[in-house]
Amino acid sequence: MRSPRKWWTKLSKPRLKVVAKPTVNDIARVAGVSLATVDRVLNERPGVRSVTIKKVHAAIAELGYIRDTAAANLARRRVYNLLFVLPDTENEFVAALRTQIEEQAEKLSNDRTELSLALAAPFDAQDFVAVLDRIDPSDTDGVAVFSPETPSVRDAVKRVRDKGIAVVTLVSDLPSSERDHFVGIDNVSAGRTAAQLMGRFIRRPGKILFITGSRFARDHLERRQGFDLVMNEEFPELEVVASVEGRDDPDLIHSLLPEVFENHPNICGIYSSAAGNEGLIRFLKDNRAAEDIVVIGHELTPLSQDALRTGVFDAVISQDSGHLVRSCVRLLRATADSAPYNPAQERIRIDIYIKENMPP
Amino acid sequence: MRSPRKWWTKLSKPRLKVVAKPTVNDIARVAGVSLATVDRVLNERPGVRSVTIKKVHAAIAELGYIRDTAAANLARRRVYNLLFVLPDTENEFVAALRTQIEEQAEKLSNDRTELSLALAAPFDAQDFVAVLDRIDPSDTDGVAVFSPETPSVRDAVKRVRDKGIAVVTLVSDLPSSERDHFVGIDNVSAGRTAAQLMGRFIRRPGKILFITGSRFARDHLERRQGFDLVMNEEFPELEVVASVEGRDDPDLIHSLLPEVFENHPNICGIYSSAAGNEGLIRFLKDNRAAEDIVVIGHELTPLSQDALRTGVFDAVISQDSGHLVRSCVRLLRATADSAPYNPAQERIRIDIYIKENMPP
DNA sequence: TTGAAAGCGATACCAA
DNA sequence: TTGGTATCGCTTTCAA
Repeated sequence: MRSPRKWWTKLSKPRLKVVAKPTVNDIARVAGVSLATVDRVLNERPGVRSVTIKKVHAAIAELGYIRDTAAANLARRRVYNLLFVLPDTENEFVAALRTQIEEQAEKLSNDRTELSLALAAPFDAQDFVAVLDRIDPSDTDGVAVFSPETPSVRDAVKRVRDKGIAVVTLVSDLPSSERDHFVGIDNVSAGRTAAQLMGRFIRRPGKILFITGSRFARDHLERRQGFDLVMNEEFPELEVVASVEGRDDPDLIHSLLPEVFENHPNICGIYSSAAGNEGLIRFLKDNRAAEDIVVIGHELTPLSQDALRTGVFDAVISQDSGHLVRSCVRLLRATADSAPYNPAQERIRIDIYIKENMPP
Repeated sequence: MRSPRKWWTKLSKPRLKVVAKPTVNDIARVAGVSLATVDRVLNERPGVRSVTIKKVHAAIAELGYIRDTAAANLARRRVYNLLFVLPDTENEFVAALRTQIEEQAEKLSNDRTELSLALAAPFDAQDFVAVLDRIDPSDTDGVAVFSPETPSVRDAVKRVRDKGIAVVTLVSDLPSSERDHFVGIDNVSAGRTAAQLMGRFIRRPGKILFITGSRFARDHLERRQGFDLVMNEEFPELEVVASVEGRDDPDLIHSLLPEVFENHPNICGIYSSAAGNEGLIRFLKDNRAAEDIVVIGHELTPLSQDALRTGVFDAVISQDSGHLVRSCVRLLRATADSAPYNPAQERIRIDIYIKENMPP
């Protein structure tokens, strides 16, 4: 039988002597200075002699002080103003993102965080630049941007950061734009994942059709890259033949497909790496010939869920829109305060959905 | 060109007249009562005339007041004492859970939340009951328990709740124990998912081996149930032959397998629904005959990741241990305060991992 | 360069 | 049944 005195373990770091956590008052007392001075040191405000700074730091170290952020924000009346910049499209994935942003805005406003939304013309780099250049550091602390990748957009992001605003890229990265973080999946791996599933699901030789959104969408490009890599390495008997540029437009995609199928009668797999699935699904439902084609799409939405349920899609690669938005918020707040964050929690997973593991 | 005045949208609910959010002081002023009385009404404390209560409620409604939890917790000096009850095993999944609990304990202790850990003998219902019965409501606000399912454990959980302590079940549910929430995946769906992948990956007829942990582990039972369902419905040519009860013990599993393979020479798939993968992996690596068997395991751990990487495993069904622990904490805190929570955020996903979408 | 004191929004104790 | 007021941990004037 266990000793009744210690059948559980307390997991927080055991404090040495004191029971209560040290506060600014304790520091002031130990360092022999006033509260105001402690605050100056804590927040690196000017006008403190270096001797005094040292004394305070010594006390902080001795006591193992950790700032109570909630109390600090209360006193400071701190409000985080965060802006999401998204393409102004109707597609379901962006719609899901917007829904998440709106829902969380509601709750977060009780948590000193105000969310705003700005839209730019889809695939229009200049419009994104215009939006980004309008951002005013006096009323925004952080920006999350989901944008096509061009040098001009990268420069605009850099300018936003130079104003002292935290920036994360969302879904599609803008490397070398000096954004603080990227919030999204590793799209090369996502493409690889799609290829592996495709290769293992397909049971007859044939050709693979690849559908993309735009040449400037870095996420789509990276997916293509990963997809081709695994296809070449592991499934050389399958050939990736055509790449339809659908601009995330269901009708465009729907209108382009017949010709593709005429030119390539032996298609046995389709990887749709972009949005606009509605056009693809409509085409597949109307074409008996398409019945035993393995189809893999991106982003779990009502439409793609239905496609999985009815067997039109075989798998969907996805990223959780709720997680994406929460992650942006946490990272922007942390960056704005130069506070630490939990990388494990912010890693966005490459979700694989088949009909049996879909959420209800 | 957009109007420079409204190129973005503020998303929080727009307040009517006031700029600042209303506080208790505003309520007191509008209702014409004191701060203390507002507090009494807000926290449903006794000793207020119903007329007064009505006045205060009217003011609250008029102003659209929302309590500032951070400030409340500060004033209240509220500390959440949460206890995790886990089986005292060495297996990697439980180890990951423990690591997560320990890591988060560190951070959460700066957030007025203290985590503790209690261990019970694995698969030993009586020991779980003993641990649960020891829990003292004066020093714990919530309990997360990962336990086998027996009537006695269910009753013990009920007793814990009757003491006014919030309870969530973790990984393996105890329905009808009146726990407040279940934190984990839908294990029937997990089994279905494994079966679908298994069926689509296998390329030759043969038999399937099912490995479980214990008859009392509800999670394993549910996985079996889901697995059989899909196998029967969609892959009748594959027969699920044997069920090895491995008690999550690598050595036991390793020692049981040779006989199974002798009795069933035509095994083409293995679904390991429990822990103890190390024994299975060792066996598979040593047996050339096992080379083209499709193997699906549970829980992404260093071992199973390695098995995916080397092709010993074809897929892993998993649940994110970090998410599990965070979810327990959020739900226990919310339940302890009878505060609302976000169901979407607490839904634990059935993660599918193949070698291409593993985290690095 | 420093300190005293008044908040931030909410709770809680003591009187009335 | 009520109200006054100190307090939580931290920030921020305003004076000294």
